[in-house]
Amino acid sequence: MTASDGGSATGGDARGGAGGDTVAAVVRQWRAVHPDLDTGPMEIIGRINRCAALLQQAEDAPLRRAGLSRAEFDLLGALRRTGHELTPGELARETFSSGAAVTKRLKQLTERGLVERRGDTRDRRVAHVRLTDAGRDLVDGILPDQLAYESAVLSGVEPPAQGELAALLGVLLGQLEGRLDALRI
Amino acid sequence: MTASDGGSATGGDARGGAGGDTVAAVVRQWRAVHPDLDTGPMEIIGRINRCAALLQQAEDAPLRRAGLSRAEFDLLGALRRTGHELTPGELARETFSSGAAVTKRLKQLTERGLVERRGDTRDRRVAHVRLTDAGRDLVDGILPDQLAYESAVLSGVEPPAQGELAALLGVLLGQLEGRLDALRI
DNA sequence: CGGTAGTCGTTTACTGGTAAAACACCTGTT
DNA sequence: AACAGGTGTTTTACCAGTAAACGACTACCG
Repeated sequence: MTASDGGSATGGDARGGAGGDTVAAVVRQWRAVHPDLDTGPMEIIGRINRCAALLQQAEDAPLRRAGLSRAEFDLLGALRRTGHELTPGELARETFSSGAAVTKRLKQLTERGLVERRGDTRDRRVAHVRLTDAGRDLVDGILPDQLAYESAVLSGVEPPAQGELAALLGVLLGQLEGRLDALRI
Repeated sequence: MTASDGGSATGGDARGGAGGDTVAAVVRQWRAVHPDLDTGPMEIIGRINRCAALLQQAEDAPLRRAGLSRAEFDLLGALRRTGHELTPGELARETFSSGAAVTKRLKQLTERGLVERRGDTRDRRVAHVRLTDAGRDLVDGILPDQLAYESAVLSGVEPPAQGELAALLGVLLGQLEGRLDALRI
C-alpha cells in the first residue's frame, strides 16, 4: 500500500462524514453512478487496503524510536522467533520479500552490529545469519512496546469484536494463501 | 509494507501448514519464545498487512489487461464516481497519495488520452482534470470485470461471513481514520 | 573426470513512490 | 501600488523495492 501502497480499487475519500468510514462513502458514490453493480467486494478489499495503508503510515512509533523500519524489524523478528540461524533465502521467504531486498537489509543491519553472518562450511554459496546479542536485546526490548502500541491502535474496537475480526481475517487469509495462485490467470 | 507493502510487525512464515494461515504460525512461534506477551494485536494487524500484500501481489488481472496500475485506476475511478472535474489537489486527497504522485500519473494518463486538463479561468494556479470519453469508457468497461475478479478472490469466504468481515473492518477503519492522528506521538 | 544444469546470493538497471524546494499565482494589508 | 504570506502544482533529489542478469558454486550424469 503499501503498501504502499496506496489506495485500492475502491479508492478513497477524504471526507469522513457521519455515515461511516471513507470506504463507505466511496461505495455510495459508485452505487449512485452504477446502481446495477455489486459493490460488496469493495467493502472488504477496499477496507483492507485502506487499513493497511493507514497502519503503514502511522509507522509504528516504537520502531521509529529504535531507528528501524518495519521491514528491518520483520527480518530481525524472523531470526528471533525461529530461534536459530537462517540463510538469506530463508529470510526472504520468511519475510515475503525478494532476495535482493534481504541482501540490502542485511548489509545495513550487519553494519549496525545487529546481525552476523557466517559462511556454510559445506556449501560455500550459502551464508548463515544470526542475531548478535545487541540484535536480540533490541528485538526483545521493542516487541512489548510494539505490541502495546498495536493494542492501542486497535483499542477502538471492542475485545469480542477483535476476536471475531481476527478469526474472519484468518479465514480469508487462509483462502488467499491457498488458492490465490489459481486466480493469477 | 507499501503497500507494498511488504510484511508486518508479525512478519510472515512461508509454511502453510494444517494449523491455519501463515500469521497463525508466526504467532505460535512468538508465543513459544515469549509466552508472557499478548500477541492478540498481531493476529489482526499482521493479517491485514498480509492480506493487503497478497491482494496487491495478485495485481488484479482485469486492470493489468487494460495496462493500468491500481493507482492509475484509483485516479480514474475518483473522477468517474464523483462525476465531475477535480483538481490535482483534490485527486491527491481522494486517492490518499502525494501531490507529486498525482502529477506523474496525470502526465501519463493525459498522454494516453484518458484524461484532459483545463486551466481555471479565475485562479491560474489550479487545473481541472476530467475524464475523456475514452477514459470514461475504459473505467466503465473495467469496473464490472474488476468487481467480478474481487468477488472471485473472496469466494472462499461464505457470504454471511463476508458481511460480518466488512462490518468489522468498517468499525476498525472508522476508528483508525478518526483517531489515528492522536497516536502519532 | 568433465560438462551441463540448477541453486544461492549479490549486483545492476529500473520503477514508482515521497518530502522538500521551487515556482506561479492569489489575497489581504498598509 | 507594493509587499508579505499563503496556496496549488510541479520539479528535484532521493529511497526502497523488484526483476533480471550475473558470478560462484554444487550436484548430477554420462
